[in-house]
Amino acid sequence: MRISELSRRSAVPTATIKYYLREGLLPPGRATAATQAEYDEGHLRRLRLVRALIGVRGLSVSATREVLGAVAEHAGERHQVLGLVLGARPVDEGEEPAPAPGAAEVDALIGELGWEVSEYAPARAVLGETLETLRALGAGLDRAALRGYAELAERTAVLDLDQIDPQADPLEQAERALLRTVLMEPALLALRRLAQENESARREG
Amino acid sequence: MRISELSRRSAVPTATIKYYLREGLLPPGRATAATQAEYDEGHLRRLRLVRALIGVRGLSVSATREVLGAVAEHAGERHQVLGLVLGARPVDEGEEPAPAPGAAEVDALIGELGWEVSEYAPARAVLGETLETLRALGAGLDRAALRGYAELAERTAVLDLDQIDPQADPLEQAERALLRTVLMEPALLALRRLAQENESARREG
DNA sequence: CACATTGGGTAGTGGCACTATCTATGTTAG
DNA sequence: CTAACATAGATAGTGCCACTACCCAATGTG
Repeated sequence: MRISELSRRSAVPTATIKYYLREGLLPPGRATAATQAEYDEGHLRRLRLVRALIGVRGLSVSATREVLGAVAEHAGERHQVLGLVLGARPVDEGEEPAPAPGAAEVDALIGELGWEVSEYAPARAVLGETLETLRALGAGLDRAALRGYAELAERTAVLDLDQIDPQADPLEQAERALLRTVLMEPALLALRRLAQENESARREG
Repeated sequence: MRISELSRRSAVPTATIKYYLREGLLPPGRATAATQAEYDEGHLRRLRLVRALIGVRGLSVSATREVLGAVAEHAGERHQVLGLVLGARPVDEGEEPAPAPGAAEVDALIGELGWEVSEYAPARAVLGETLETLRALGAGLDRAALRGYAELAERTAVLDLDQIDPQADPLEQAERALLRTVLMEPALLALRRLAQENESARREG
């Protein structure tokens, strides 16, 4: 198909598709002439994925590019790469773990739970900074509460990985895993808000 | 204290503080003259809260204003307002529930779990849209999985509400609850990513 | 009384995600 | 075969957002 059909079927303006092509969110079509290129179903699927990551999850264009790049790079390998990539740039080789605030607490938690996670996982820093900010504002968590949250996260992750179908084309599988990991985030937060409202109502009587 | 001290103690430029004042994120100081106003510890606390919501959680200025407004409005009442406010504008009076996609599935889930949540909770729409998008992209969840996530959300909410101290000044308590609800979100997502990586490693060998 | 500071207002900045337009080329219906 | 239309690729422009810089008149301060 040509760009106009891609645009029609995805409801994304051609100008925006061209922008995504320039930004590397979408691989170029197969050029058939100087001013003509051919796109396939894979492009359509990818385009819808990009739109969902940007529109539903709210990722920036550059974050989307990085996530997609990491997925492509590790499509055949273990999918844990998904956990490594989100919410932060990948660590450059040889880069120091950075003087992360709150790292000690995070290390202690991970050790206590016996989790096996990379020393360089960006989520470590995100977690450390957030806990640190909470503490600075006088709303810090005690160890037990933090552990409780971590255990629930563990069970959520079990559900997440149960969703993955080990059959299926590696790239497609990686994209689906990405969808279920990243796009589920707004859904999980929404569930928590609903559950909070319910729990609050329950406690009030 | 005057604005320069507020700026120094919060590490926020005075120009930005003025901007927040104009935007209504910070209440005006007590004017002592035409070109002089007095700020107190409450302003400092509020300013730090605003910075955390914007910087750590990534809320927009207008979303921050709405959240803070809702908190102030319902400070004395039940705190479930927190669950009502996040991630979307408050519903105007008389506004229709909107032709929300995926609402049926959300209604079914909430009914099945026996949750008691407002018909107008924005989180309903967020959840519905996200599930719908996932389905449209071929990564929809089955009922059982969704229920599993919801039950974990329920237990997370229990932990959340356990953190709230029923003593304490209502406004301060509301602000702390806000911190623990909104600022915890990046931390929860980071925990999930770490847990995914761990679980993935566990399953691989 | 000289001088830095402040409140309040207005205008400018840089980044981001598009969006519009232009040109040279291709395709296609009549 | 040609007129009408579509396309790739490039460049420039738009609108929004979160600041940021500047200006002024009015203080407060040594």
